[in-house]
Amino acid sequence: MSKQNTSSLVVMKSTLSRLPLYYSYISKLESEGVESVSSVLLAEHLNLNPVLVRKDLAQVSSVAGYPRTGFKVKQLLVDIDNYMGYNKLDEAILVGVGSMGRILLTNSKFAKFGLNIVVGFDKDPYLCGLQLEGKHILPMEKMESLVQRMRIRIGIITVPDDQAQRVCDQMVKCGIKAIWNFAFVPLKVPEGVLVKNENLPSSLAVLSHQLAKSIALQSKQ
Amino acid sequence: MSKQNTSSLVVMKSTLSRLPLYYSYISKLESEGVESVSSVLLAEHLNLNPVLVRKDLAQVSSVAGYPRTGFKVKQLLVDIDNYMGYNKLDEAILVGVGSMGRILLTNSKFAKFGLNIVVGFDKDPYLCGLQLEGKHILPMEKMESLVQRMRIRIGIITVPDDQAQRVCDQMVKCGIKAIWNFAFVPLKVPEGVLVKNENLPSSLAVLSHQLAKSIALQSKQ
DNA sequence: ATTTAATAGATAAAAATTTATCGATATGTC
DNA sequence: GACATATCGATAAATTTTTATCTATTAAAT
Repeated sequence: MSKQNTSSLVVMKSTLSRLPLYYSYISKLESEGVESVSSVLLAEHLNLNPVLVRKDLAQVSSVAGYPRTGFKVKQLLVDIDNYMGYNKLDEAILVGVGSMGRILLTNSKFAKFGLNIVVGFDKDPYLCGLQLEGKHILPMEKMESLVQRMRIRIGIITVPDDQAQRVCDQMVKCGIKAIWNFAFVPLKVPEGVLVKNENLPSSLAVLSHQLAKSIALQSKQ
Repeated sequence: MSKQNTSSLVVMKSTLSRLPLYYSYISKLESEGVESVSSVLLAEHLNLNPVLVRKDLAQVSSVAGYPRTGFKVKQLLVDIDNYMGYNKLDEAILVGVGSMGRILLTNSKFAKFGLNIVVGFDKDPYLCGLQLEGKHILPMEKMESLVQRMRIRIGIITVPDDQAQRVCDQMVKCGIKAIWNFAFVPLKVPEGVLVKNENLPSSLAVLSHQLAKSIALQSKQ
């Protein structure tokens, strides 16, 4: 009993990171009029182990899958929605309207996944006051009042590395509880504040090392 | 013996992803004139477990760390360099010179980590022929000859989702062996070709779910 | 020279994550 | 309606990754 509880209540981080993939593919199926989808099919398309997919879906699905056919597409989308909180948009601010900041600010794809960046901040006075696809850019001084008035809890950092910690501190002071960090520096935050680092060099490292290994392997054969 | 062999020869993917972090922080220390660094110090600054750091460093370091002081900064940088292949730049092409493509193409930071994007491709004829900070943008038709002539093995995909698979196929046909995929679709590749997905929605999913959990927890207390 | 404290390194334990296996069950077919 | 088959769900095994513990070593302080 206790074992089952822990395994069913605790959510694997890795599961979470796969849910958007499922969601995206299942959405596509739905738009094509497909009614059911099996874990095997999902696994094939996403290059995953079928059992892994089944376990993930078991976590989020409100109803059991039907043997032989799989899961109802519509229901599954609703369930993933609920599970991830996609249906209630989370509002966020973004600081640093440089190239990366602009992508995030203007890319409507994130809205589909529950993130609504309401405004961008930048210290450059020439940017402030402008709009990018309807998103206002404000000076840093306005952060505190806006965050508190709108009760925003997510902050996105897309400033140069050497300014990231300062911006982070300011965010925390304003009451931000979760930070999505695109700067390549580790952030110090007090207990209770979450940080997710988006780390391009790390990804690159994994890829290029694997490539080197695979080439070494081939040349030996 | 066999146990030790497997653990010392097989590199953990998670280790690889942390090496750039170490490298970056240690570089900073070096520029400040620091001579030695301990795993404990590294762990503190990067919010990691000291033992974890020690194990990682044991993998890459050519010399043992000195008790009481740690590792020599300069030597460690050289070792990580060697280990990751940072010192021999790997050349890459990039397809899709949109907003994300431009960031990668023009951001010199990646060169520091061993990636040299030599040219960008785009199907937009108005972009072709232009340069971005010295990087040429070429039409898609030139991909094959260039990749083969320069023996390039890394391809970066920054095109819209619905074109990613087609571009991927073309890359593979040209001889690309490792693909860094920024489109939010899984890519089908033949055996022997590596893919690393850069997946912003997945990261976001983890963060926002953790936030929801942490808030639920607080409100219960 | 002796003591002290901080650290590496090795080994073991724990936790997290992925993969394999097996009986049960519903679906489609004959 | 009986049968074959593909899938699910659950349990167990394997693998990967992280954390804990203990001893030996060495630089610094006394």
